[in-house]
Amino acid sequence: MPEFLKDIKRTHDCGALRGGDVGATVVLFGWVASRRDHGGCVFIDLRDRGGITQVVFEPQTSAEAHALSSELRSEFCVGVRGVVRSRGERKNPNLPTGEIEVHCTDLAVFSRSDTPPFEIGDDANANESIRLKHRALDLRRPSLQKNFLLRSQIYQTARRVLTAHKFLEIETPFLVKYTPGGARNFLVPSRLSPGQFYALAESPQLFKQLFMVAGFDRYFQIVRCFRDEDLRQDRQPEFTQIDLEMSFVVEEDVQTVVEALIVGLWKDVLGIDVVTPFSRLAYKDAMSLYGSDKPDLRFGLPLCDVTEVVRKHDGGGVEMLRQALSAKGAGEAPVVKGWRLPAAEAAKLSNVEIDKLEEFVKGLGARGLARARIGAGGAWTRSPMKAMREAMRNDLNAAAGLQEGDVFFLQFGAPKLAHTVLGALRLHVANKIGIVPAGQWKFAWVTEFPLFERGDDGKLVASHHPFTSPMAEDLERLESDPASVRARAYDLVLNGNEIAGGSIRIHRGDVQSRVFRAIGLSDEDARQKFGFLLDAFRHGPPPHGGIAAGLDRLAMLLCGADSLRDVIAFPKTQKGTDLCTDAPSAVTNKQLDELHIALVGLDSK
RNA sequence: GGGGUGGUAGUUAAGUUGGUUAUAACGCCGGCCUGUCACGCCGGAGGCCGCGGGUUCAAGUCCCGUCCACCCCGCCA
Repeated sequence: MPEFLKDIKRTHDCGALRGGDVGATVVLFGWVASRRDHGGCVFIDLRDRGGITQVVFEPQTSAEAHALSSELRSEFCVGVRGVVRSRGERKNPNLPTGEIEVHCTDLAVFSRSDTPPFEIGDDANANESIRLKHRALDLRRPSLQKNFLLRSQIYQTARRVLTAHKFLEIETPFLVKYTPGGARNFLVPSRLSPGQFYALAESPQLFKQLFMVAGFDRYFQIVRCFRDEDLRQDRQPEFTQIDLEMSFVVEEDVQTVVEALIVGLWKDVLGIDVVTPFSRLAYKDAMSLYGSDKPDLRFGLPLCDVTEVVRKHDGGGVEMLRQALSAKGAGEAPVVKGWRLPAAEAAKLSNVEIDKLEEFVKGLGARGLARARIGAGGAWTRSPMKAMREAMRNDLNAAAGLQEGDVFFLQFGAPKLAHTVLGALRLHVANKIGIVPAGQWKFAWVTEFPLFERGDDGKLVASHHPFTSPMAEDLERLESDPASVRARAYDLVLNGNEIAGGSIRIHRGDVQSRVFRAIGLSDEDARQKFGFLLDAFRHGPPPHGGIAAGLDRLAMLLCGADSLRDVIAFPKTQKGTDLCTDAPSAVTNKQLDELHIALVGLDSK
């Protein structure tokens, strides 16, 4: 008596059979996706990762299999042997296997299933927390299976392209020395060194620079990174990067490799030919035009700067504008930014909807949303700035190119907030009125980032990281005007998402010292924190640079997924918990004692 | 740290100015059915209305607190 698995081996997956297979005896393994019991004749849809095949049980084919089939329920795991038959006129055009069906001669029930907590089909829209709790079942859904098949292809393509470019794949530690600054680290207590901690690596940054000193010349790694920061739709506490570093290069060399990687991915995964080189956009232009350092370039509608117009008219009779520009603070000079929504698009927004946008921007931290609909002769209607003198209004109309029917939005004050608000408004409105074209891939390099930014205390901190090289032409201002110094850093942006970021590093000791000094890091401090890197750099470090691409975000975009959680097998919730395994969890006092850790300051419940 | 949305049957949702026994669809269970593929027909079971307090004659509904999930700002060198 032949047995399933041992003697009866799988011959096809459930997506493989076609009309040409009619007459063949086949063996399929999979799960019952649905059952249609007609009494004398039972149909099941059998599902595995390859697809779905209809299996038919009839007494005349096998009385035994037919009898057993009435016990089948959703998600039973079964094996089927049978004969492929044509469905003739009754074919199902919705299935790739719809031309055929398998008439079952032998049925094995490998395991039964409780009633699933949610339906497994793609159209099922169960609450995400329930899906995450039963993640193995959730991952059975064809749409998620497709995502992970695609993600697997990303690994293969990345390795193929980078290996072809002479990169070595080398691993770096996860348990690393804690380095302050930047993202919060997860800490791991050391049992063997009581009271001391490792950090989980937030990136392999320093190690890959050591690889360059070592002379590996080109390194890459598909590597997990850990950051203990608040989560977003496109941010998980552990995530995967395609990380690389190259010696003897300038910006374009790194960018060219990444472009080749992107070309390979889009070709292999989507069959799409991406055109290179990608366009370049300076950071200050990205911020000024789109209010974002990761602009969505699939549509236009840029912001405009009307600071000088308002300054010329000293507020033009609008007190809040005058005050906004006269405010003095430690931060950057205040600005007045506008966003023109042309009449054709503005017509899609009712006055009520425009009023509602004020609530939207207040949620982003704006005080309000100054706005106007442009009427005949350039008049501003429905505007809270009724006091505006006509002279300034006319200048604003000219500066922003305003025409009848347009809607004009204004933000003023600190540039960072004004840009955040108008940049977000631009995206929000574009999505709302449906002008973001689907199926477009707008890649761009954002370059010339500032080397430093102001921390909360007004002190300078490195924007990228303190090993990022300043631009040569700005080097002379490192001491006199550090805030104006630009970095040799670059981000790759796609449709409003940052998908990679990197820089050319500092390889000269004198420049490194000057950068440390600019951020208030003494030689001793630097030695304490990064001594191992600085030591290595005393022995002939090559000029080098690199980049890291967010593999999860790439997968999300390539899959067309809405969330990182749909391309990560076991993602964390927004609070960083894993609903499937219930991590994190409490540990015993014995475990804590061994690590010399005491818990304090917790509310006892 | 801040703002917002949501939580009602296994699942997805409805539930009016607070007022009889909390609805529906899908799923589930039983029966019938040999061409379904969202199978169909008949019958049935299934509820801590997230949790805790309060107001009230009366709370799914109003108030306060809290937990969880999601979206955003801050944060993410």
